[in-house]
Amino acid sequence: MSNVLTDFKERTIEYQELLSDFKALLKKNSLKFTIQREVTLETLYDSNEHLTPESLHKLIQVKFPDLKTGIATVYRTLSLLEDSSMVTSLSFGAQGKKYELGAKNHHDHLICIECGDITEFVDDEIEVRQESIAKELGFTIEDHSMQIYGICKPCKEK
Amino acid sequence: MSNVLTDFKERTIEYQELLSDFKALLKKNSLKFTIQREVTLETLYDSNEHLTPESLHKLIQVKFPDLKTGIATVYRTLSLLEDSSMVTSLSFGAQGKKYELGAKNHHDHLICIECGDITEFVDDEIEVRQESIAKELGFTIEDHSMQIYGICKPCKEK
DNA sequence: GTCGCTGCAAAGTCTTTGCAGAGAG
DNA sequence: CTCTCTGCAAAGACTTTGCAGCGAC
Repeated sequence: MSNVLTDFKERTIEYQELLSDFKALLKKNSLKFTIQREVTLETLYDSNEHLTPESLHKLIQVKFPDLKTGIATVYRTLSLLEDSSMVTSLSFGAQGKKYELGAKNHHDHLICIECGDITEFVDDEIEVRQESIAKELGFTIEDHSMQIYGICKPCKEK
Repeated sequence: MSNVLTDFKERTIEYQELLSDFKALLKKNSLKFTIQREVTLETLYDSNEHLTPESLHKLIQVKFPDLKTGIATVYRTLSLLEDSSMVTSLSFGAQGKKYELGAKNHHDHLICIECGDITEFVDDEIEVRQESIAKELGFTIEDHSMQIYGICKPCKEK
């Protein structure tokens, strides 16, 4: 497989590490490193956004029109990444899920119910409390997600 | 509409209040108080659980077989209740949503990824932190939801 | 070469909608 | 009476799956 899409000069260290992790994950499970999988990871990384499978697919089609990547592959890659905790999904009141990279850089979300925009934040105090609540109840935390819904500053000003 | 299903002697004050709120809500929007809507609210109240539209529908069919309540009506009633904040929905990694009564009795959720069981908890410290984080970012909170995923005590012991 | 991967289209889920008759107000 | 509701079935939205050829290793 060529490195056309991953010229190291144009990629951050962070992305290189992500890509290595992904390759390691694939190897570990005897899965293959395909250009579609690479492109999916890369597009998700570049977008810095919370994407639905559909919007990710559209982005990929725009960036790599020659690949004709199918949406089924995007779904399959996202499932794979989610199962290995390389991406996290957020569910909303509405239908569908949004995906983002990096369960490791943990953060929570402020979601604007007007414009749908998502702001991230982390709060150590909350993280610590969560751990102790779980402990009290004999529960072992694997993951968590917190969403605060409301109106963001720009929408209030409108 | 008869009161067959809501004999006050058999119902808690809490349920009576809920029902009044519901009736008020309907009246306010020129909607009708139908037996299907009542049964849906009542079944949700009695179950004390987090139900999917499908499981709620099944429960209703078992409790009130003569009504032949359609699942479409359950969906419609749940949307109505959710829009008016009388019920809250939780989304999961998997498909579908679960509904529960009472946004007013706010609480968060510990969700077991083994058995799907949901334990509720409330923590004032977290609630307070959420408010101050939102304030810092110029965000007005309307609602929030927090889910902690992991393995519950019974599942660990198995 | 082998065996997993891909795109496509078909099949599955879950949810919403159109409609004609039923029923609340 | 009027106008909303309901059940049904059909349509929609989103996601998964089967398959035959393709491509990574």
